[in-house]
Amino acid sequence: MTGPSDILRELIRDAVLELADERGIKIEESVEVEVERPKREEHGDWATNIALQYSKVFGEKPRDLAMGIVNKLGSNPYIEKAEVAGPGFINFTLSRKWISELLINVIKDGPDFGRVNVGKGRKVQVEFVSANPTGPLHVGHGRGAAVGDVCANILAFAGWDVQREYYINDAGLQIDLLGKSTQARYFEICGEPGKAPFPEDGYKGAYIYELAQQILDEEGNRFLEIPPEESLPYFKDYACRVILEGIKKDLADFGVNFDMWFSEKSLYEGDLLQRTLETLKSNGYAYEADGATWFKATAFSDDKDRVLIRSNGAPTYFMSDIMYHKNKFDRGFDMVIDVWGADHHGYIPRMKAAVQALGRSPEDLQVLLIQFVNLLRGGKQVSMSTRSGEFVTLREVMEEVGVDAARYFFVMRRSDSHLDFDLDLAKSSTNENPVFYVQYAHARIHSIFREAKSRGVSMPENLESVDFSLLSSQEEVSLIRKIGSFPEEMAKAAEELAPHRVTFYLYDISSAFHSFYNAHRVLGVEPELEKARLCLVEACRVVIANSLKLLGVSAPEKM
RNA sequence: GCGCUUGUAGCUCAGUUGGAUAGAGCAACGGACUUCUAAUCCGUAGGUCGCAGGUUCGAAUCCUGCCAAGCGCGCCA
Repeated sequence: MTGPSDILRELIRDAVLELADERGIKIEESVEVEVERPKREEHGDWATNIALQYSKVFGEKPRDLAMGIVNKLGSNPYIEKAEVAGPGFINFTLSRKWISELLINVIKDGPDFGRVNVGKGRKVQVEFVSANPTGPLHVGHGRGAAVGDVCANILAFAGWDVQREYYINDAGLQIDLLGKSTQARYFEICGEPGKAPFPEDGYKGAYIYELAQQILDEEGNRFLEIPPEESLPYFKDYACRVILEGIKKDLADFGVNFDMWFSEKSLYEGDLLQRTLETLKSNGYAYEADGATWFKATAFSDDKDRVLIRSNGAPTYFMSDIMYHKNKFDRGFDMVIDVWGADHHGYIPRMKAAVQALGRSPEDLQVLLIQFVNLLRGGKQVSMSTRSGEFVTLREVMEEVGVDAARYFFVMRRSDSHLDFDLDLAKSSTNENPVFYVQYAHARIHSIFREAKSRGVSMPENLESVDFSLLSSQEEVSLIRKIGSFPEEMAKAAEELAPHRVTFYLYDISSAFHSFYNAHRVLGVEPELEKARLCLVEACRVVIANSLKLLGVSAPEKM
């Protein structure tokens, strides 16, 4: 896309080259011009530090060089002025032409405003939540769900072809343990607890009793008649299926929908295991020793090699993961994103090594770490312990604070830093709650249009005829700049896989709107000014609505 | 022992491909509604960016060392 920053970059580059040529100074054709948005309002719309970087090459003081560059700048309809400031920055202020084009574009593009094609249609898979189907989702999974989902939204908005996937760990010991736990509770309810003892590390949550009771209701006590080993598969399948259904329901109600539910079991149905091992061996990263098959992790600066196939013939979890990732890449994804709990961070180098061993770049796998959530109620930490089965479920949080607040809170911090989730705050409808703050801004704009309608005023039909130069107050200029930065902010969020940027952006633009709203009236002012302001708040509404959409948070018209 | 992450205002956090006077919110204090929603706004106050060196025109940002917190290092999953 060609935005003002690209135009500026080119203009500045030409000026620098011309100046260098004139002075007989040799510099590279590919001058790297950096333009950035200044932190301070009075420094204009864009700034460059080019004169500071090149002052040595030119043998001139930065300020003098900056002056020279400014004098060489060709005129451009989008630039109102360029001035030298501070130690040698060049600050640019954009013209009215730019402002009116911006606002007209926002209004015309509506829900599509801000789409940038940095993904260029490449395929990316976001795999997230992927909780073992051994119990209901808890708050930690909720954060992973929100972060993964919003990331997927942002990537799609930035031009990637996105697929959402949930990896079901339906093989292995945990499912075994789940089956045994359910079975033991079943016998316990039947009054024969001796038939199968509750496993030492079994799942102790109350939901296991509920599962056992359901089985008893549906099947009666017929399992008392047969040996526990024979009925175990039934308990495993039943428990796993019902819990997974619950998880799917929770996620759907949370606004998270997956394109693919991928079963771990299915990895072993074909010859993937053999093919993966062959790939690794032919690339020189797998070998046999001590009766086991090893991964040559030391080739990737791990401190020792890792087992793939145990001497008893069973593949390790690491092997499963390698197979799974080979499968992902074989499905044609250009990039694969795994969303993991932060306690798995030590596993990243190994997984990246495996990706390289499969012949891919380590950059093709991105891992997003989700730090723990610290729930607060009444200013005190809500104690949680998975072991004892005492944890707060995602459903409880959703029901207590609502989906909007829950999603917003889960993504409002960098995902790799601890999150304090204040339940009371999320529920409150006061100025302390950021969710209400941003939703309120949206509702207020709708309220303006409702009032406008009752006065018989509506948006101007011919946007080109609106005089946007009337929007010249400090509040209006700030708001326009904020609206203009939406595409690049979203592009940044996509590039950094940083959903929290969206919440910060939303807060900023809402704040700019509220300031504007308190300082100026939209309706009842001069007709020309009223037209321009209606366009301004409509553009603002579009951008707020688009941001909320990315977060999966509703944009209420009335509050 | 090795490794990863974090350390910014009283609290919760942005900012980290080096840039101008380090920014928000909450809490504190003082103000603003006869008007399109006061669920809002405006102002005041609050900082040796963990500590110490280094690199340079310039460091919260890069390098080294140290301190503190959390986590990870299995032929477990």
